[in-house]
Parts: sequence; C-alpha cells; structure tokens
Amino acid sequence: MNLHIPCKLYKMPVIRNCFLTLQPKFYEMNMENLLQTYVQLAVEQLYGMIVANEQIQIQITNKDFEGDYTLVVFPLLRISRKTPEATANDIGEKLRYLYSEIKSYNVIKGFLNIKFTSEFWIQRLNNAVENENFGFSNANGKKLMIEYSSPNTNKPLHLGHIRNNLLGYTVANILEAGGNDVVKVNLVNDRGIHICKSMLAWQKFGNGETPESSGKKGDHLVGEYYVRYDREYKKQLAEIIAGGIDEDEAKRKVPIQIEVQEMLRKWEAKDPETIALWEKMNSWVYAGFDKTYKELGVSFDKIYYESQTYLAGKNLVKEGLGNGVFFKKEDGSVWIDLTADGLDQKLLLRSDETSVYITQDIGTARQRIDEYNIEQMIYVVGNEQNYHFQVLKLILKKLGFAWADSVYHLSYGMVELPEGKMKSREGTVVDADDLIELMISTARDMSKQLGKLDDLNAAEIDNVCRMIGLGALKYFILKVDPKKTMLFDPKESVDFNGNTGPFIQYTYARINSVLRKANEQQIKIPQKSVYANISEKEISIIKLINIFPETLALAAKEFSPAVIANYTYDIAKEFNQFYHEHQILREENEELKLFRLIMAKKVAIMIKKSMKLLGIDVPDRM
RNA sequence: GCCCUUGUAGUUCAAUGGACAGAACGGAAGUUUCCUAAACUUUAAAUGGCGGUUCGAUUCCGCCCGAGGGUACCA
Repeated sequence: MNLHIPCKLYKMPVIRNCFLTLQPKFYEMNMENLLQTYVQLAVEQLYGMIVANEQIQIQITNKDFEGDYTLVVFPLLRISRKTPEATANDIGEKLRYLYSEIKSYNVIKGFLNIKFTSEFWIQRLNNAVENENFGFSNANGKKLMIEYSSPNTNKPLHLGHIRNNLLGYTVANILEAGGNDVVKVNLVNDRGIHICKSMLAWQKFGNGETPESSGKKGDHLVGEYYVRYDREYKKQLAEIIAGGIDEDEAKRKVPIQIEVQEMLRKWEAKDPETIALWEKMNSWVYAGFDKTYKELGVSFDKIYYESQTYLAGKNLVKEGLGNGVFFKKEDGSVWIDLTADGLDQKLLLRSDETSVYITQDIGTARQRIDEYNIEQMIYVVGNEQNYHFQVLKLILKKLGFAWADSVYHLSYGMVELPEGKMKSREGTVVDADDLIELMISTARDMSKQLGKLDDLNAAEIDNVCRMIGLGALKYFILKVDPKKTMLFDPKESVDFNGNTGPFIQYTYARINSVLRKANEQQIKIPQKSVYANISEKEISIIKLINIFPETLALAAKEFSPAVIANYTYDIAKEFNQFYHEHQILREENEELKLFRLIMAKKVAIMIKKSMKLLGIDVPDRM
C-alpha cells in the first residue's frame, strides 16, 4: 500500500478558503500525511526550515482533550528555539491561518490539539463513500506464497489447527487486499510412522470398519485407531515389563512397534497391499478434512503431499555435501555445522539415509520457488518451531539461494485451555468439528430464546445461526495478537455479548434493519452528504471510517488479523453508542437524516468488508 | 545448562516512546410507550521487582523473579 505523498507537495500553493474545492487530492491522503504536509509548510513559513516527515509526530487526540489530531511538538523545539507551549501556539495559529478546514486548536504542554471543521469531515466521508475500494490497494504485481494448515493424516483437526487455518486464510486475505497476488498452499504430512500406526491398528482391530459402515467422519475414524494403537502399545509394554525386563530393553521389544516399523519399511518399498491400505485410509481422512475446511471457510490454491516431496530434499543435501556446506559423520549421518552462527549442529539425513523433517522442507521450498515465481514465502507454523525455521532459512542461505531471505516464519502462539496445554495423549484436545458444532448450536439456542428469527424458515434460521456460531469462534481466536499464546475458555467463547463476533454482526444487522426501513419509505440515499452541522459522535465515526486504509496497511505489515478485528469492534461500538444517542429515520431535518443514512450505510459496508477479511459473514438479520 | 518468547484490573484481551494505561467478561447500580436490549449508561478495579537511557517508558536496555517453548537421528 502506497501511503507516501509526493515529496514536493508541501510547496503547492494553498489559497485560503478555497481548499475544499481546489485540491480534492488531499482527501485521498491519510490524516498523518496530510497533517505532516500542513505542518511542514507552517514550520517553513514560521522558522524558515523544512522538517522531515519523521520529525512531525501526528497522533489521534486523546479522548479527554478537545481536538481531532495532535501534533507532538517536542521534536520541533530544536528548530523553533522556543518553549513547547510557544512553539505549539505558533504552529497552531499558522495552521489556522493557512488552512480553512482547521477550525480551532488548543495547546496543552507540548501537545498541539487540532480540530477540523464539520465540512472537512463530511468531505472525508464523501470521499470514502465515493471510493468503492476504499482502503484496498490495486494489484502491485507482487506474488507471495503462504503455507498453512499442514495437518497430519492420522487424526482429526483440533483447536490448534483452527488458529492456524484462520490465521493463514485471513492473512492471505489481508495481503491480497494490499494488492499482492497470494498463493495459498497446504502441505499435508501424509507419510511416516505415525500414519502407519493408525493403519496397523485398523488392520488388526478394525474388522473392516469404514466411514460408511460406522457413520463416522473419516478423520475421526482414523484418529480412533491412532489412539487404539497407543493403547495397545502401552498394554504390551506393561506386559513385557511385568515379565521382569527393564524398561529401556522392553521398549525395543514391543511386538506392535516392531510390526509398525515393518509396515513403514513396506510402505517405503511400495508394497502394493500397504500402499492400497494407506491410500484408502488417507482418502477417508481427506474427505473429513475437506468438510472441516469447508465449515471453517478456508481454502487452498494448491495442496502438496509430503509423500510426493520428501525425496526432493535429499538431492539438495547431496549437492550440499559436494560443495562442503554439509558434512558426513562416521555412521553415515549428514549434518550442518551452524555453531559459527550461534546455533548447533543440525541433522539432515539419518545414518540409514532416511530424511528428517527439515530435509523435506528444504526440498519443498526449492520446488515452490521454481514452480511459482514468488517473491516471498510465508509459513504459518506455531512458535514451537521457531528454531526449525531459523535453521531452515540459514541452510537455504548457505546453499546459495538468493530467495532465502524472503522466507518468513509467521510464528503464532499456542492455544491453551483453562486446565493447561492441550495434550492429545491425555485426551485434553478440543476437536475442531465438535467445537464448531457447539458454537452453532449455542447460536441456535440463543436465537430461539431471543425469538428474533421466528418468522424465518428453517433453512434461513440455520444459515444465520451458522454465521453467528462461526463468527463467534473465528472472532474469538482472531482478535488476539497472533504472536501471543492465547487461552481458550469454552465457557467464555459461547458468550455472545461484549467484544465478540456476534456483537459486530448484530451492529451490522441493526444498520441493515434501518436501511431496509428507509427503503420501504422510498428514501433514496444519495452518494454525497451536504449537511454540515454534525455532532461529535458522528465525527468520531467518520474518523474511524477514515483510518481504515492505514489500519489495513498495518494489519498487512504485521501479518495480524487482530488489528482488523479490533478496528471492527471499535467502529461497531462507536456506532451503537451513536445509535442510542441519535435518531436516524425519525430525524426531522431532512439533510441530517440523509447524512446519517449515508454514514450508517458506510459503517455497514466497512463492517462487512472488515469481517470478510476475517472470513466472517454478516447476517442481514439476527 | 544454553537459546527464544512472554509477564497489563479478579479473568480474557488493547495501547507507532507521548497527555489521566483502553475494552470486554465477571462485580455493583440503572436504561425498552422510541429505527433490533446479542444494545446502551454509571461505578469500583491493573503495567511482576530493582536500576538505566529519555523532556517523557507498559513500550527501548541491564539484572532479578515468574510462565511457556526449543535444544543433534520426532514432526
């Protein structure tokens, strides 16, 4: 997003009282740049010096003070050679003289609070209304790839995956809004010993059970056999230990483990029967995943399978061995020494020449860069793998790939439960499908209780409750800064009051109701508002609409949907306050009524667009 | 041990180095003859500790204390 202004703009002649009509381009600037331009000219005229934009600190005026935007004058004292108060007064007076849209100013300590006229704010609103893509950037030709989800095919998705999926999908949306061409990819971990575990358990104990025969969702069914394997393993291990063999020794002798290792060997040897079983069970899992992805509303442009890419890294390792980037130990294992970079030695190939996690990541990274012409590769992966990605990036660099610097690990925090970390072995995971179902049914109960949807048909009610339930879930997760570990309290998540998705959806539905009634009354809402005498609350709302472009740019820069979530909450909250204080359709002054309708409509549009970025739909009624 | 992240009301989350640290839930008290009360209003309540840099520190730096994660053949 280009927020820069032409560097010579401050030299443009500004004719007092003609600003509004003469220089419409200024309304496309964000407030910070606009004020910087203004202050630059004021300072130049006052003190004969041009200050750099970075020296001109503009911020939104605190609620407790009178004003819209505030200039912090401390950095300018060197130029003015006056006290903070005197400098602020000089600049304030000059600004008011130069720019008719500046209504008043006041000075408190080193802060110059500037207040704009209502006309100015209405012009800002008109500008935002006029621009349908307000805040969104035109295509910039930059191609990015983002990898997220990355599930294992031995168990269903859980709460942790939900955070990952929502982050990946929404960050992709946000980057697209910034004008980038984003390729969304999923890397499915479909091979390995853990996959064989559920396969073996199914073979031994499954009696041919299928998703069809049992009515179970495929990924859940396979997950059950993964758990079943673990139970059997523990049972057999306990028996051996009970037979008088010490634990370490016993662990190597567990029959089912020996069987599962044999199965992996067969898989790698492409034994037809094993491959067939593997394909069958994986297809069950994929059908299950697809359903969950669909419910969550996430999608991918391309899916990579580890079974098809895990060999690619090996060739790169061989190349690296050839040119001395890697080295081989006596037992045949291949390593890289990163101690000079402050890290450890890292394994790349086991002594039996099988590849490890990082080996295949090296391979897939290369493959993707070759396949797509991307400028940046973003991995949405939990922060427990920070070290892994640090190493990956370094290795790619040492292998001489120029694009290594563009590898970015979008590291997010774990999701914890009130009772602590989720542990699949202890059965404390929150299943994704169960959670989605719980949210939707809670929405259904609430709606029934409130009785607002009573005149809708069953399909319509279902549709709305789905939006609300999923909106609650998605917002609950996305409003937290991705970097931070978050706590998921199921009790709190089904509360649809306060800072929640349904609160925002409700605000949208409320505005929609007003607009519907306006339509019934044959009121035509114009594009431009002319009314000028608006209230402080209305100006606050316009100010919020007005900062959407900067907010979106910040979200993209920080890879943070939370920025959008908090923004959307702010605007909904502000509107609800306005709604209680003022009338819209019953307002007698016709121009004021139209202004309020224009503003309300724009707020609804902003809410809808922001929520869309978060992957959340908004209902017309609720 | 070493490395990384983190510590804000009772709880869950906010705050480009700026003014008296914002919300929500929970607590207390209110608002529906009025466009949707899933709303709104009022109220009590917090920067782990000690230093440093700065006109100004929740934010940057150092140490201490607490929490989480990683750490060579798991992914």
